[in-house]
Amino acid sequence: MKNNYRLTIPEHWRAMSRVFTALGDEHRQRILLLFDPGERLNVGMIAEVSTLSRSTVSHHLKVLREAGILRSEKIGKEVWYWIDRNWLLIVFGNVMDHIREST
Amino acid sequence: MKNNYRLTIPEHWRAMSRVFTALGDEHRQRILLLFDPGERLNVGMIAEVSTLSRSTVSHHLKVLREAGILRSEKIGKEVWYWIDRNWLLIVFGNVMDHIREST
DNA sequence: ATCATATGTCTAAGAACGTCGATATGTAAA
DNA sequence: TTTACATATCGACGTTCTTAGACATATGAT
Repeated sequence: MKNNYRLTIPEHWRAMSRVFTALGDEHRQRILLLFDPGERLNVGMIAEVSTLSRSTVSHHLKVLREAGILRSEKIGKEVWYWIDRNWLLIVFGNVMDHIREST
Repeated sequence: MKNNYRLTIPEHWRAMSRVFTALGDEHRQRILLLFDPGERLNVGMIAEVSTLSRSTVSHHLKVLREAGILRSEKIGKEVWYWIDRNWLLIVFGNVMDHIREST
């Protein structure tokens, strides 16, 4: 048994942690499942097909962005969001590596 | 843009969802990081090195077990928990496959 | 049978989270 | 400049989650 319970969790672990937390909400999962490959969507489009208000969608997008799952760019009045595929592959690749090496 | 927001989320997705939710808590992460490869730990051992009460540890172990991350076996008075490595590899393998194919 | 130990369950309090409407900010059009 | 629109933020409320102590259950020892 390791004696690491009280240690500070390493930063790359905390990055994974934010991803897990962000993905642990059903509405955020549903939002991510809306995206076609490489597609960019703005808040209004997502709010329209969802069952949530604009401000709630905006909140969930913020959580996903802060977790690194989404990236965003403002163009004119609109903010376009897209999935950071490469970053997700890195994060889950790290998770797989850890499982293979340490469990 | 897909029009799947209101659809029922498939069962294998809900399994991933439970895993994400379970891993989105720092104490549950710390508990998992205690295990040496292949090792089995009981509730008392975990509660002792943690900063939590026994009942709280028991609660977190239940969440991890219901997510499929841990398995358990009662031997005498004690319940031993271990990480279901193969299940985790399947789940995160599915996640990786989905990212590669659908993002 | 009685007692001690290990674990799970229940309950209640407090913390954290999700939600929406109102407001603020920024941008483009008239 | 005024107006309209897209998004973000704030404030308030209700819900869910986390937590610990009390209690219940199960097992083994005396």
